[in-house]
This record gives sequence, structure tokens and C-alpha cells, in this order.
Amino acid sequence: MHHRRYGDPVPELPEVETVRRGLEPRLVGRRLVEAWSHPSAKFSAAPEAVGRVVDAVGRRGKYLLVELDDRLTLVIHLGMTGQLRVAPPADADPHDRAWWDLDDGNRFSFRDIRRFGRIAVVGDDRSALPTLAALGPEPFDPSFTAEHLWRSLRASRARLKTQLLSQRPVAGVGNIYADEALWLAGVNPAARSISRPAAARLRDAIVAVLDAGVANGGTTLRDYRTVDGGTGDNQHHLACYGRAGEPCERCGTELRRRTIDARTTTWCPRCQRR
DNA sequence: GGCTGGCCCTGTACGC
DNA sequence: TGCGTACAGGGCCAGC
Repeated sequence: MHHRRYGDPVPELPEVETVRRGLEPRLVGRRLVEAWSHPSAKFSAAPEAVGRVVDAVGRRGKYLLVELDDRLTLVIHLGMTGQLRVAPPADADPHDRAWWDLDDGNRFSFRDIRRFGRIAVVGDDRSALPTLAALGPEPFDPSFTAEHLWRSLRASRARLKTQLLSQRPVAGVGNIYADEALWLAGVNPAARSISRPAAARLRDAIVAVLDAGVANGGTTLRDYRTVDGGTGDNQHHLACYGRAGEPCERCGTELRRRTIDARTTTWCPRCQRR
């Protein structure tokens, strides 16, 4: 019954938002007094935030935006296996990639087994993070309308799932929630065009699955953790992702699996016809 | 200028 | 049992 052996859990919008909510009360108002970073260029910017005070903890898509004084932003992307904690300093963990000591004695630490995460300190210019700079609207923002999604998807000939993962039509959707939303909307992930009504269904489905993900505290399949080390609950509410070989909850047809642009994709061949 | 594919990393599953 | 190997994936970038 374990068909989910492929793939790893990837922090997407609901997971990053859950982490953001956990960090906010622990970081706002604190000064970063010391830092350490792994030598990789992906993490070496961490010490640039030393001396700054945290004004706010925000999020855009899957990017965590720790707003500092002096118009600086500490940008953290969790990659695939990134975890953030705020706790008293502890013994070094071999997977620690950066940490910042706070003026209240706690340590804000970033642990990332596979090192797909990234840390940057930026001002107004975010061109060093091109995906962030070109990010589509937040899914819960009023500007994310059916009309916007339809026009955005119509402007490209890439497969619909590829477009969703590009972060340009909408911010924050990754492999899990893309499969869930496409299934819920009855849209084929490999198609290269979409009708207006289908785009409207897809828009509603994206909002619905992300909203449920946030409400459930994110999806923990392996590595994702909340700031206090807890797990999410949304893994018990997935209808499509990781269920290849199981019957579709809607029509009973066996869900299929294929690869789209190097990403594992699960879909229902009946509900999601081209 | 859009799109495709390679790359980064490491734990895990799998096969002999 | 133990070892070698394939595999997965978000974002970035080179090259068509």
C-alpha cells in the first residue's frame, strides 16, 4: 500500500507559510548578533545579516523574506529538505548550513540535508534571484483571478504543469500541489493549452488545495518540519500526488504516473483527459 | 527571447 | 549482508 516511495516532500507555499507563522513571534524585534555559514556559495551570505534587527517575517511564494532594518531582506529558500528552527544553541548537526545567534540567547538555524536551499541578503534589487524577481501573484491575492491564469497560461506553449512549476502564473505551487490542483480541476498536466472554463476551475483548485494545505499545517512526507519540530497533517488529505496505481477517488480509474520535464507526475487518465 | 535540458546534492531503495 | 547504482527534485543557467 506504499506507492509513495518516489520523490521527496518539497516545501511549497503551505509549508513555507507554516514555517513563517512559527518564526514570526520568535524573530520579530530580535537582533542577529553572530552568524555562521557553510562554505557553499548558496549559504555564504548568511553573515551579511549580522547586526540587523528583524522587522517582519514575510513570504512570497516559497521564498521566506526576513525583513531587516536598513531596507535589507534576508531571503531563505528551503529547497527540498530545508528546516528552520529557533532554539537554544545545541551541538553542531552535520546538516546545519547556517545559523544566526539572537540577542535573546536563542539560535536561528537552517538545516538542509541536500543543500538545494539558498540564502541571500538583498536590498531593493532582487535580480540575483530571478525566480523571485519574476514571481507570479500570490494565490490568495485578489489579483490571482481566473482571467489572469488563463491569459498567463495562454502566453506559453510549455506543458501546463511545467508552467505551474515555473512560478510565473502563480507563486508557491510545487510538485505536490500542482498534481493535486490539476486533478481537482480535471486538467491534463501534459497539455499545452487550456480553455477558459478549465482555467477558471484550475484557479479555484489551486486556491483550494493551498488553503487546505495551510489549514493542515503543511504536508510532511519525510523532511518537512514546523519551527518547533512538529509535522504537518496534510499528507493525510492528498487525493492524487504519490498515489499512482491506486484508484481515483472520483471515478475509480487507476491513477497513472509519468515524468514531465524531469518531474514525477500523477494524474487520472479519465478525469484529466486532454 | 522562450524553451529545453543539465547540473547541483545526498539519502534511500533496490538488485545482485 | 553488503556493496554499487539509480533515482528524485527547485531553481538557476547555458545553449539551442
